[in-house]
Amino acid sequence: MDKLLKPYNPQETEDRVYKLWEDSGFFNPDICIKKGVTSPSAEAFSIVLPPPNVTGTLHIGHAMMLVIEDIMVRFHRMRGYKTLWIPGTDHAALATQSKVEEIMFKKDGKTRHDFSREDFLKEVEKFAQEKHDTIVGQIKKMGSSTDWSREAYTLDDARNLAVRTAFKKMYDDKIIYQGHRIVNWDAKLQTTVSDDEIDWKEETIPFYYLKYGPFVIGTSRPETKFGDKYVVMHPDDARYTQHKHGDTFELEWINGPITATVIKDKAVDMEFGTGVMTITPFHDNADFEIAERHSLDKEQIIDWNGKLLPVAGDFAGLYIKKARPLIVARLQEKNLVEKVDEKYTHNVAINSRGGAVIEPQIKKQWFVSVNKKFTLADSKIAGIKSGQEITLKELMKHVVESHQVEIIPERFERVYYNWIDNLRDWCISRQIWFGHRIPVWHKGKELYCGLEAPSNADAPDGTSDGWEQDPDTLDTWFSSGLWTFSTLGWPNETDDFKTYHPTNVLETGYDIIFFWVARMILMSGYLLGDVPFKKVYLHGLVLDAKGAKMSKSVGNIIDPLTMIEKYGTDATRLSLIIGTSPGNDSKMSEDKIRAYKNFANKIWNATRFVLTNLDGFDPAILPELTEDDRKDLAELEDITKEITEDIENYRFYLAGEKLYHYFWHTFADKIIEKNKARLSGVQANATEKAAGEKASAQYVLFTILKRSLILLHPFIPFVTEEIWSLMPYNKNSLLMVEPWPTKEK
RNA sequence: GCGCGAUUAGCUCAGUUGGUAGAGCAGAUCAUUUACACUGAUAAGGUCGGGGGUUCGAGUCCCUCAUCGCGCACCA
Repeated sequence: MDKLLKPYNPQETEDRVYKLWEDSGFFNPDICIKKGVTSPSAEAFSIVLPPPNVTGTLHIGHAMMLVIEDIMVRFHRMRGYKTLWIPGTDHAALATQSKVEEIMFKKDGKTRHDFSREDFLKEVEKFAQEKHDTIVGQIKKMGSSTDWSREAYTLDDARNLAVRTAFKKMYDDKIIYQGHRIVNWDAKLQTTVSDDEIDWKEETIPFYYLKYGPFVIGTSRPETKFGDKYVVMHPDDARYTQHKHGDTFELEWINGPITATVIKDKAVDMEFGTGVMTITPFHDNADFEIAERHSLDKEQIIDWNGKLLPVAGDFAGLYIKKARPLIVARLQEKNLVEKVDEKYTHNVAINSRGGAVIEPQIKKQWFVSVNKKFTLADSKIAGIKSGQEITLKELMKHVVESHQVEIIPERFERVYYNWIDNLRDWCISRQIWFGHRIPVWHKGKELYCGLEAPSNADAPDGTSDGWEQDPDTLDTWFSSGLWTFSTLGWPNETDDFKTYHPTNVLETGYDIIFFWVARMILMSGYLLGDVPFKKVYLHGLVLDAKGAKMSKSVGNIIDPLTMIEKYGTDATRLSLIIGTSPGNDSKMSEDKIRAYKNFANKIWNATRFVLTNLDGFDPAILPELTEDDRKDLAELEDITKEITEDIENYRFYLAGEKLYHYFWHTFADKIIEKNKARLSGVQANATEKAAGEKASAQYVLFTILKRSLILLHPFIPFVTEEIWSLMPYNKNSLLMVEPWPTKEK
């Protein structure tokens, strides 16, 4: 009780309280049942933590995610649900590997090729482990009530089994196939990346009009033109009706005479340039498709390191960037340049993980087909029958359209459909070492896909019989896509899986809807014939006070740990909830956090006042209440109902604000103030009446304080739990498992 | 090009099914041996981006324009 005499000190409270929660075991629903806190027959409420990448530390956006999820989890736990929140981390394949390579290169000037695959992976794993430990510490600092006994990692053994199982099923169904297709090639990292991993950067460069036989063609990339022997125009273009599809003609080109063929294709934009172009099918997706339609040759011009191949003649072996001005000079010498447009603005593709320019290349890769029909053997999805034929694209669209997966806010459904409609087959193989190895083995032209290697691993000599595993690893999102059920023990039919899947809510940032949300729907739909979650709650970005994106280079980062040190976790949590709404970006400032620190102290002081005025109070006796008392208590019931509904309907920002306002400006400013006189007995003349007034005042204040602590707990768990431990008449229990004061629906 | 969002008090934002505008912060004035200065009280502050429409009634629904921001696609 002496503790209350000083201002609230989050620094000496929070770690101790978290330890108390952890030791209680109540983060684990099994223990809640065992200890009688949760009924064995209670309904389940489960969410997965979007696993943070083991590439760095948590930022303020992660902090927001943890707060929103913790509010949902604590609320449901208090309401008596069998509540499970599984934590974990993501190996983030390419992001982590490129980070380690970057550090290695800066430190020792080494690349991964200076190591064996095994030794390099040891380095990456060491790095990942360090980051993992930091991240876990940060998650705890935020007060997250995650069940650590079930912690998972996207690259651990259990998840690897899930990945191999998923891959094999898709392979057997021919949903996964190997094909020569245009991929996004990063010559620096020597790997493919998916369409979603690309950033587009605007660039202004010259645009050249080149004489190509009787035509003039436009190009911004003269260095790719060596092998261009097809000239393409729109079949309806009146300017070129004298040229027929299939006509051939001789022309003088960069390195001498060549024979060109006329191709008519509707993909050509008549309005752009001269309406005529040559194509480079090996290094451009649109050109590739034209070549496919007309069965044209495809020749590689640029090699895997970004250098020109022998087809470039004198320019062979040069990096394209160096070659470009030289080639332009050659073209000018040969009088092949009709004109140059100096300022042409276009977008360049950049790998978002590492920054190198993407060169489209044709490469044999593993793909997930989104348009191939397969039979969904066992469907739990309404509107799709077991045994029905369907494509992944249709499946992904159906569950959202039929609202079996509901997205909050709703407008993101359109964003989701837009992405689905543009979706192409998903390139899942990566030429990097860190990640899940593809469970396919090669022996000459033979191919084997299985959960284990085809060779007898127990053979006495221990040697393989010529089978070699595919060297590639999987896109990190392949394993993330399984997260809602791989964390529950799938492919084993565990109790956890039966109890907690599908999960109730997926809470994540809207920037990750394609990478992750869509892939989870894909994987769950295909492998389980079910949805991975019933609701998707999308939060926005956390921007700085001026509305700018936080970034290290700009130096406007607000680090959650620093804020926690200065103002406490509760204050940081409230500032991340109030004034933010789903799907919208929000602004964060230190002032805002400071304001909520004051709120924590306000609760502390109000408690001090109430508890120091409880002499002679017996909570078991219901005193005679005045009409005013009854009004105050009725208002408490109203606010309880409102807060409950707000949380149920994902309006956390409203609930937080209402509680803040109610506690401070109704309870503290009005109700406490008007009861002060009654407590000291100055209002009544008769002693007997004074005693009655005092008992009523005590009852009202104690009741409201106690209830407020319960309602506030999901938002600011530390200060409320700490005060709860100081409250008389309710020893032996933690606030985190105190029943929520409304009836189950 | 296709799509989405925002525009409400000086600043940041609420306003959940249409019923004569609401909070925090900042600023103003006052209070001070108070549970709490990490305080309280009071007052001030808005033609809800412009225009049009539906309606008895619009910040809220519809159309249109403007400005800012974002996503997707991407053409040689």
